[in-house]
Amino acid sequence: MTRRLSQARERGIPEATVARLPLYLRALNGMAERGVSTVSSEDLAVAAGVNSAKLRKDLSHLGSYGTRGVGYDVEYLIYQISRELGLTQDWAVAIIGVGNLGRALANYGGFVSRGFRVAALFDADPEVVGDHIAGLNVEHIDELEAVIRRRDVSIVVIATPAAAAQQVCDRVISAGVTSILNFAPVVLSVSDDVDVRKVDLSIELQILAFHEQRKADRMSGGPVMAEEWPKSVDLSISPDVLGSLGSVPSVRPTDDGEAR
Amino acid sequence: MTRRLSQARERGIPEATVARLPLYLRALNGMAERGVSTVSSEDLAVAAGVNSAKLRKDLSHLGSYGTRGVGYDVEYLIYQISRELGLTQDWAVAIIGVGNLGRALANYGGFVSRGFRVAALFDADPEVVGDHIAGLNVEHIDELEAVIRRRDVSIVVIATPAAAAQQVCDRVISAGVTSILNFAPVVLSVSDDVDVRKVDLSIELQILAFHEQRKADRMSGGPVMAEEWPKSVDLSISPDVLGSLGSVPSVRPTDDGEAR
DNA sequence: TAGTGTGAAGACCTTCACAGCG
DNA sequence: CGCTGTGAAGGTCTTCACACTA
Repeated sequence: MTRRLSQARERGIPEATVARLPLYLRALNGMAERGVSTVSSEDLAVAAGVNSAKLRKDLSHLGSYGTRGVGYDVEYLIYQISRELGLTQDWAVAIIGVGNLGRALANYGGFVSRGFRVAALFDADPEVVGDHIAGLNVEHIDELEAVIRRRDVSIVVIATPAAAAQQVCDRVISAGVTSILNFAPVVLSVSDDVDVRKVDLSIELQILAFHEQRKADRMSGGPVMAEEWPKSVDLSISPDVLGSLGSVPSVRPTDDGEAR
Repeated sequence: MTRRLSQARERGIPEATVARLPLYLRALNGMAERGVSTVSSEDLAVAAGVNSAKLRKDLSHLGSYGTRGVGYDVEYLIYQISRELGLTQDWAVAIIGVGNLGRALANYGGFVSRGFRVAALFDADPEVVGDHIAGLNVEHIDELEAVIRRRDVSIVVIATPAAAAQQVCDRVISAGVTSILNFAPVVLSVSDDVDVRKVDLSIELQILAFHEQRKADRMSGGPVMAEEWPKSVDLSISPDVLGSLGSVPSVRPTDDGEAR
């Protein structure tokens, strides 16, 4: 049995599983607060919004922490998941770009709790540098490398305008950071020892719009399977197609939805 | 060939493809702005940060819009993708919860462009109701259903504290909304004709922390495959394990990282 | 000839269903 | 008995590699 456990933890928890562990953790914390001490995969799955077989398989990647016929011990699971996610240490986070979004993030409560600590704020605008936000001084971006090293920042949140993001990204990487959460609407190019995760408002909205449109089609149009496009079978783009494109309030202009 | 095209568009573009279309669109818009009129799958793939075979397969789900030996016409592809995503109409979006985050979102530029229009802001706090943000009046949450119907809102952004999110969610659904972008750190439970997408800060950070920890282990510990847990092989949680848990600055307290 | 569109192979993920254990 | 842990089956997504064509 020890055999199987070490095998399980050995190398590599599937990425899909890693992405769900925080959900389980949150659900478990809620239960712990409500005084629940034991939970079945079924109940925990419901609380986390997943299928219970999936939950069991996910947990089995961490080890065999349940008790057959009983369920999982809430506190113990919390500890194991926290440990696996690296939340038993705390991580110094820097936020770069203190515009609307950066400010909101700095003040965001759920940040500070749970193993993350905002350790530095940066901006390029002399107007903002020196401001006091969420108990922190906004530093000038020139200090980036020095401060990151000094305060041992290991995770950086990029909340700059799109145009600045790649440059900022390169600089934090050269300062030794390998984990980046990017709010700017650009694809950052990095070498593959660097982890980038991206949060992108307009992409999420566009995905919703796609499905919303589908639903609308299904209602009115029914399964009509309407004609393909405005008939211009060859590639030449007839002026009126582009015209109709232009007349839509903003199909193309300024994608650079600034992240600040 | 027309046969194949209609088949392709017929039912269902894979979800993974839908999630990437906005990326392609953004890359294409950048190119169009720079005056590029034609692009190969290879170049577009690089710009969007994906593999070119994947890009071609993705685009093939929309139809056969490329020219062999040449590439894709930038403007035409922009039109087709915009159309597929439903961006040739514009969508009225409401933001609920005008705290830090809600404010930042309301002021977020990339929102307004590109087919989305913030049509209403709501909050429960009488203190904020009546405020003027980004050219909009903040309405009281009591007006929710009426205003949503009146202004034909079809996408709702929830930026309330966690505790309020489910209730708000139920109300917007009862008002006929079926597309929700949720920033509150809770799993919303909805019937499956409703699309919910979720943006969750602390989950993203936790995923980064996981990988960061792995990288750190690999460095120092090397491939040591250290001993499992603090030796307590049975489920009984030895007091010192819990003790060490408690001593960590915040492994558990207040997960309710309020979204405002 | 350069580059798309796509079968086929394979990696990854989910779900089922049940053996096996506490 | 009840519930976990997991083989096996079935999906979905990615990637390769090349036939095909403008």
